[in-house]
Amino acid sequence: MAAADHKVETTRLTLLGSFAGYFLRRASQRFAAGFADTVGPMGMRQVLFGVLTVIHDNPGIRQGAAGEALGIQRANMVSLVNELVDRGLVERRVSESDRRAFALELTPAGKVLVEQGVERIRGNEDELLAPLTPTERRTLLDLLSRLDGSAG
Amino acid sequence: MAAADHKVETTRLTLLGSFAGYFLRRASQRFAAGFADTVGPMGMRQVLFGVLTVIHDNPGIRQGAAGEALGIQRANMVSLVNELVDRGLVERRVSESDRRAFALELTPAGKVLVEQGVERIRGNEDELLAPLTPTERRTLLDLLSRLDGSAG
DNA sequence: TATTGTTATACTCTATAACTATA
DNA sequence: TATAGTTATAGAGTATAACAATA
Repeated sequence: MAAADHKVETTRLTLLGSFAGYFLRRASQRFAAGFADTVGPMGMRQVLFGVLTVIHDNPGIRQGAAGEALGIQRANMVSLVNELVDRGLVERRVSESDRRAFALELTPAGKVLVEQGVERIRGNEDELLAPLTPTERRTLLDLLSRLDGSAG
Repeated sequence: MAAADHKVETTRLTLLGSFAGYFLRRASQRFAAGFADTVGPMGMRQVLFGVLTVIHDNPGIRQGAAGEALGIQRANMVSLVNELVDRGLVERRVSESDRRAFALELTPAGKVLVEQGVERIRGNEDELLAPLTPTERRTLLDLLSRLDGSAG
């Protein structure tokens, strides 16, 4: 509160402000925090929910393929899928065509949780994307998806 | 190899594909990986380099203010600044106006490292942003910065 | 009483290497 | 021999609570 301080100016981020990586990281963190606030109470984390939705969209998908689509390494998929199976959200059965692999499917409880989670996430994203117009939001989604090599 | 598998289709990400948070997380991860590849050999990590640039842009900034600008909590700033000081990149001295606080400044070595790092990061970002036109890159940066509440 | 920096601690996410069982 | 999943482990990032010195 001392008026003796001559530094009331705003902190400058000149260098960082030119890097997409910086803004991506900050934005990602804020979306993760919002996710934790809104979907976290359901016992869901971003990664875990990601796995759930890939299974939702690709019933019977193999564990490895699910991880690959999400950029999750095989080793790290194990405990994630274990957690989902233990909670009764995912059913894991040995693949008929390849007995090394697991085919994953959502249980009814898993489907319900996905639906509820999607609702909450949409609400959260609407808040975080509030500074942008609907058109700008679509643009952002398009640009981000194209960064991934996806067609969007 | 087994042609018996009727599932050669691409994995669908219908649900995730509508969430900005998902693409932000993936993009952020890829930029972080690129950073690690190009700037990592200099012993730099994204967060550490962020601290360095804020000090670069705001010589004499207090430790707490630097952390606040970057979204880093006080408790986590300690070891980061320690690391930078130990490496001779940052000078930390007790603030004249508030003896509880530290004023941070770059050493000559710190300044050099920032310049070199910036070069490498630009190169890395150019690669990662290759799918976008220059106009689209500016648009992306603008949209992302506005998500943060910054003016851009 | 509030704030700056500190310590200790815990949890999540990601990465690597070595193992097994199937192919 | 290659692949699917597993185990163990390590590192980085972030979060909270309690503390000391100073305001």
